[in-house]
Amino acid sequence: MSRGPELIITEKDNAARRIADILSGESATAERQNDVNVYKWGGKRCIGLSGHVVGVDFPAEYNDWRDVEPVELIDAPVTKEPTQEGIVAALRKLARNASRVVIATDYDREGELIGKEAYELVREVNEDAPIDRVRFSSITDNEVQEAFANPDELDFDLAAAGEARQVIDLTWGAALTRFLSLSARQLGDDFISVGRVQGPTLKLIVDREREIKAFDPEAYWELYGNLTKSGGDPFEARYFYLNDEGNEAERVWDGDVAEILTEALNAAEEAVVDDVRRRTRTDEPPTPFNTTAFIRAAGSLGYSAQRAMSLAEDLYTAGYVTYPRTDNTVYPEDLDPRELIEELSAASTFGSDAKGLLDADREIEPTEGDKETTDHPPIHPTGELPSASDLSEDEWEVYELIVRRFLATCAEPATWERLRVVALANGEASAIAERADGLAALRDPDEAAGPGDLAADGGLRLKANGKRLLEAGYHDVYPYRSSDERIVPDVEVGETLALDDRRTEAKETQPPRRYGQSRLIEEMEKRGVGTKATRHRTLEKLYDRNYIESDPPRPTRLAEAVVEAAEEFADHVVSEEMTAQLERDMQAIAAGEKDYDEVTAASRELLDRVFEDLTESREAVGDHLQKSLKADKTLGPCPECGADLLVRKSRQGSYFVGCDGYPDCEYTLPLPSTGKPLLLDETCEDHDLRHVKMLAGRKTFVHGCPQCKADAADEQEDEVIGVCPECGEGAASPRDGGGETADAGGELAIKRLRSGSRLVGCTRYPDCDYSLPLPRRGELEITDETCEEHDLPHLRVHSGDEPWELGCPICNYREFTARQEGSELQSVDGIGEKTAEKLQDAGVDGVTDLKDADPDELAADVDGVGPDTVRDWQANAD
DNA sequence: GCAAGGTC
Repeated sequence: MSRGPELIITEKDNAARRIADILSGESATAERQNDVNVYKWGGKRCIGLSGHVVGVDFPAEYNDWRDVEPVELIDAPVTKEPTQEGIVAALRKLARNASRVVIATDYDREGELIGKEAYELVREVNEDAPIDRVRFSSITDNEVQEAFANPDELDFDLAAAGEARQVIDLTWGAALTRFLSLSARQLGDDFISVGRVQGPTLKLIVDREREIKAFDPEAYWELYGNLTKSGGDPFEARYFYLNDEGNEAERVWDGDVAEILTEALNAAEEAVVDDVRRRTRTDEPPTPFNTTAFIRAAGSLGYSAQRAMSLAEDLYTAGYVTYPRTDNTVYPEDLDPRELIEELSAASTFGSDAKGLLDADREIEPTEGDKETTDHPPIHPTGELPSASDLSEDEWEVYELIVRRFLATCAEPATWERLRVVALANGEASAIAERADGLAALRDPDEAAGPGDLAADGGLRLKANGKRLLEAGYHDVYPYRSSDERIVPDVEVGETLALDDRRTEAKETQPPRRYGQSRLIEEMEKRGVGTKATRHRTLEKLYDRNYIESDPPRPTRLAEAVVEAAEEFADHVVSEEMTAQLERDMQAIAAGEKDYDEVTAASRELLDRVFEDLTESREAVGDHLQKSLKADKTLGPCPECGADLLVRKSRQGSYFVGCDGYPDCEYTLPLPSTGKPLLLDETCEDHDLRHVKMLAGRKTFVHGCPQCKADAADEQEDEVIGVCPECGEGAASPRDGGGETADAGGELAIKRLRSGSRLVGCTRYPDCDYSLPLPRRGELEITDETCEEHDLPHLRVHSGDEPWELGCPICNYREFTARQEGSELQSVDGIGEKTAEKLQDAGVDGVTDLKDADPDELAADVDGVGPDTVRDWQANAD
């Protein structure tokens, strides 16, 4: 029996460190082994994995897509190989002489599987050491001590449930993905994928798009007026009637009726209050953040799901917030909210709001959501306070959101007072309404829900709903939810109010809206599709695969074709039922009612049947996919040969427009060099080509019709504004290594390129490629002012409301690069805006310069910075 | 190169 150390294995480094701290009383020390932290104290070692360190795949002989029929993958063997070599090697080394092993991975199904993977790796090198499993629902002193005092065994059934999922996902995903890709001859980077999670997610988006396309708008009218109590402010009131079912309705569906009602409303100058109703409503504080709720809240601050998660992960790694991937919406018992609020109250920004919660003399009882899980707590601040300069602007905004959400969950409800006033306008209206009533009945005798009761005896009904915040409650600490009031004054029944600003608005019913990213993630969660850690990544994947574009995402033709093909032949893979079925099977395996073999065999049989139909229709499916792929790239007719103009990618990776008739027709048009082209539905009237938008993150812009852009550039003469500093008269030196000499007579001119971009460049291009960038938009004015240093005119740009001064194009470019270098420096941990400026003053232009600098020399040049700080930056810059 | 699930 080996007397070596005891080995504890966790799911991630962070958990390893905290568990080591707890069990060692903070005496553990960290050591690096194969780039992995190993925590060490007494006779113990603790190592953190990185989730799964082995992955399932097919044996190498199945790798060639062309050689292997996709159908063969269904019954192909599935192997498990290390994917994280360094961690696996470190684990083996530690396990070899361990006297005992404790698996302390997350307390959920995937954690059990990761634990089993570790178990198998340990057993490969150590057959004897006992292997225990500990489970705890949060990493705190009590829970961890308790769990380690009462070790359990690994649950192999639960792990087998996870393995069944892995194999089913792999066989369905790989076989169908290869089939679709091969049938459409898409074998490069642009293969056509499907899977258990991306399938139903894509169908959700495509189905909504179908609803939108099928939508038939209907016209209706709404009537409004402003009411005023004498001496008060006007408030808006809206006309309503009672429909056939006796319910209040605001939309008038008949134009003639709307006209008669408008006439009646316009004839009225006052309205008499008929009814006043007042009630108070409590507005409960929000529940704790799980991943989905967090993504949604960050979404309303303008962050994409992917960006929000990436920021939260940074904050987690830095120790400021808890683990961001969680389904849990109930704080664990060991969280003492009062203590955490006290810690937060030391912060400058939200500290006083936190204090406010403590001052109120009451028990603090945080809200609870519906879901309670055992792996991680809801996302909340740790109490470790960053200073604003430790974080980027975005990180800070997200951090503050998480802090304020926590504070809000500990705050009191808000109370609102609702006031509803109904007033009657134009006592004559009932007679008029009778006319309208008859008219509507005449027009639409079959309509089940007719116009009903258009006016009361006293006149047309107008209603106003006011709300006033009586107790702000949680709104004081959580400004992300609207606490706007709508003021309706106190009025009494019988009181006469002035009526003016009467108006009738013609409207149309709107198609359902596209799902936004956070809404999609909510829908996925609701349907049980994907997990807290993968839902946002699935959306990212759909973008990558050219299935969706823009935000809110809309499906491409390819996506529609993939969903159509799947619906016809493999409905299971685009239906949420596949996940539901799998979930039931996994539960049965975990409960010992079914086994792994039984479940995976049944799934393979189902996939076999799918392939029977699919193989017969291979050509038709491929054809349809190819047509859709082409439609996504088609702009319109080629002006030279009439074939389709398509977006193409050059060998260098840049996009351009080329003719489908190539090589017979060589017609091309350039596209801007920044971003990825997106074809809009809007077409150019002159050239019948779809407009192009260039997607480039924040720099996204609409390029428009590429033919128009090219024509405009051809028509525009270059405008000379000075002498080329590189090859013009009096230029200082020959060009570097070019062999050409200066003073070749080059001049600088404002040019417009066929790709739509604008620049100041040398007239000797391409012999001299000196150039300076100019903004894409706005009219350029050449002013009388001259730059003394460069002898060039100052430029002014007219775009938007206010013209702005670009100044000398050389000076402008110099400032621009300085800013770029500054922001590059700021990307290094520990360097803020001010420090970046100081470094630039000391001649450090960007991160490369910083890394090359001698720490002592640089420290001497920069105030208040020592050589060690410089070394820290250099380390951080790697 | 395929999936989905961990983690960074």
